[in-house]
Amino acid sequence: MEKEKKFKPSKDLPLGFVDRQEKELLTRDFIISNIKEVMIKYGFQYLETPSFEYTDSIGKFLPDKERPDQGVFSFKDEKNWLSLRYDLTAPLARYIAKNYLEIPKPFKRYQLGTVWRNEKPGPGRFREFLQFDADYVGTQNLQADAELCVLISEILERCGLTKDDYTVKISSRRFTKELFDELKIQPGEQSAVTLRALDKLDRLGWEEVRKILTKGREDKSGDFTKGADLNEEQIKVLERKIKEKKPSTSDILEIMKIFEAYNFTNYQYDPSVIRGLEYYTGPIFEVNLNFEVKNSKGKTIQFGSIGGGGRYDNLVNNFGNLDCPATGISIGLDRLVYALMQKKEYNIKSNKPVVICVFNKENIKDYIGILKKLREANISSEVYPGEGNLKKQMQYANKIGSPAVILYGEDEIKYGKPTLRNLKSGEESKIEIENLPNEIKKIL
RNA sequence: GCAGCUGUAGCUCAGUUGGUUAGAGCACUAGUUUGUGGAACUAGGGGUCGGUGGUUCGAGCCCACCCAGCUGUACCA
Repeated sequence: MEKEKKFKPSKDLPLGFVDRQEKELLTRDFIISNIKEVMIKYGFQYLETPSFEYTDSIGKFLPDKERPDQGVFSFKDEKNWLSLRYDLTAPLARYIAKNYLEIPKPFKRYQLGTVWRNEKPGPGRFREFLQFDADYVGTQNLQADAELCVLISEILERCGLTKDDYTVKISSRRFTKELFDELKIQPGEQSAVTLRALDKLDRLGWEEVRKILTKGREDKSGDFTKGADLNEEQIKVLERKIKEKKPSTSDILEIMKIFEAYNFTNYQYDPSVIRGLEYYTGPIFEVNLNFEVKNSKGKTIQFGSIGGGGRYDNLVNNFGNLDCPATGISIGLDRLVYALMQKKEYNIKSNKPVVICVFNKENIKDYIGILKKLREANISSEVYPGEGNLKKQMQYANKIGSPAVILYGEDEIKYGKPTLRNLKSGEESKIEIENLPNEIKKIL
């Protein structure tokens, strides 16, 4: 008989998607609990919006409106294009526009949610990831911007980072706008290329950036990036101003004054911080980690920022004639988790069950009796859920990281005293059933 | 998108100038031990050699095209 070719489904995950293990999830939970506490303390409302939105509602800034699956995951139902959200800001703007009359002004909300981007993943960057956003809507008061920076710091420090571990960089879109006007850099393409070039300053250095500002730059692989065609005079002024670390715009000066009132010092003014080009209108922030992060192969990677944000006074206005200034900040949680797991070991309790071994199914009542006692005492426990001999059960307990097993076979049942085996030390002792919870707690 | 590199077992990889039935370590399963895990030993399962076509008596190895992944770069709300 001929062997039939069987269809085998792939075990691989789609590019950019990952399975997440318990250790990572518990670290993430820890961060999230810190976030929630801080947000409550700062008086923010908790909000959730759906994963999908109409592409039109959040697609104002998509690269190609005719092909909404570039960059985002989209599909068309009977009538409309729908997209998985690619951030939490665009849905917020939609929410504000929809509920404008009801919400308090100003409106402060925070949100935790998965977002998706249909683009090439990189080290520590995936196509599905968890974001945290905090936003102030309906106020031009720069205290909002300042407080976002303060609040992010408090979250990071609660998570165990010190002031040396991170820096909040601030800058203002107003600075580049005024400077570009002065230098007669054309709005549109030339201005965009110049901004993107300046954004690469910390990674490439001035000499490389300078190439992009003139004719263009060829990278190691031979790829060519078109330049901004600035003249020498423009570049000279640009270099001087961008390296000047003293703020000149009034918004930054005011924010710094507010920082002082908060006694917040862990920030840095850096005019080369650019962020996205599309919607920021005023102050912008970026949160950077200052310690080394390694990839799975132990190689140090350029980690970049773990979050950022800024003022976007016109975004809500796109939905209609709503004058609704806003400012917000977001953190890429998975990246923060990844970095934090390397930074230090958290005392994250991951309680593995005590395993009650089964010698004879006839005695199941005894096993479940012990199980109920342990669970009443809030001890994670289980009667061995599989089938097999004692050796197999021990191997199982060892593999799941169980702290102890309970052996209750013929010999023990005769005297009503189970054997408790500590799996870390290998020690065994016979214990009265009533005392089991207490003895086990000593091991945990 | 562009460029360079790489695709052999679940994972990490070896595979001679093209030559029988494609190997190792780890992992997995079973046993040595039917009441004892982490160690050792023994045995076993697991592969369309990324795909298609070509050259050849013969291809994991050579050629062409395709696909996928990695790295850099571009875009990034």
